[in-house]
Amino acid sequence: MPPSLLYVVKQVELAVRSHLDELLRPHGLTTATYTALTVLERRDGLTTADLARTSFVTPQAMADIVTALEARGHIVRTPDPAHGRRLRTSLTAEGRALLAALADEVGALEERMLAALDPAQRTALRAHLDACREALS
Amino acid sequence: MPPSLLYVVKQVELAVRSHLDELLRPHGLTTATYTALTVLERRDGLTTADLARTSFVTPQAMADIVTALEARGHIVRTPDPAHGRRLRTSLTAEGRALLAALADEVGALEERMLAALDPAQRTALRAHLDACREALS
DNA sequence: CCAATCTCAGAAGAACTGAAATGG
DNA sequence: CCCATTTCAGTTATTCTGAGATTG
Repeated sequence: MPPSLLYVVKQVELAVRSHLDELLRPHGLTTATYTALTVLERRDGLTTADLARTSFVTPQAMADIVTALEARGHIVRTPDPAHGRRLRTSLTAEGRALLAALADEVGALEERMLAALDPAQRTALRAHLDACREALS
Repeated sequence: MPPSLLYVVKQVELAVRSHLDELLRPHGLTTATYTALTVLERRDGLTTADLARTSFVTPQAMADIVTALEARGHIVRTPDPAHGRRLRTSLTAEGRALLAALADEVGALEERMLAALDPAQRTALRAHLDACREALS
């Protein structure tokens, strides 16, 4: 009996995280903080609560991550003019530079994961995973 | 710019775990303990150290999970006749019954995730994920 | 008054590092 | 002697629950 697709997804993610943690450790990042940075790279100005929802954690847990990134100068938080209470989170130049410095290593990891797949298969994999994510949200 | 496949895999896994945790909580299981049970269902007799390697955690961390499952009667540990130090881990009848009781709910979750994919696409997704897992191990 | 966000404080669960004992 | 497994002990990092303050 083959393992369920639920389990196979988990196995791939575990392997990715294992390699990613090794890759990020020398730069002082964890998978959690790195993921937050990449989300902000694509969606600037999210609040801590917004970021928490993208990662299925509580706002308090994400607040710790955001605080760490802010203390290290990778992000800044500015009041939202439209909502006095909200703090919009943005990458700093240092944060962008850090992501740029990591792009090569992370890209190499992704390429290694996909090495056995041709371009058409990679496109299909992305489409299918997007369909799964959509169906579960 | 589309998100990297590394990130998409992570997002799907986060969504799966979120739903799975909700599903398992009423049964007193976590994703970690449930995963260990499903691994043992397919590969009986693994040691704690073996199980740790399948999940990329330390032997000590897996020992806590195994202890919890043993205390609840879901597994038993028997000395390996060939290696006096090793303790082979196996599901009990209660452990198998618990997995059987969960099979419907977990199957429904997987079906929900795959709802938009036809049989050929599901086969392709599995093959591609297997290729990724293989490439990273 | 209600809903959402943010923050502070305390507590609990989970994993890790280090070390020691056992056995092939 | 070396390596793998198991176990004990202590510690660290992370997340959670709960409460209170602020704002639209």
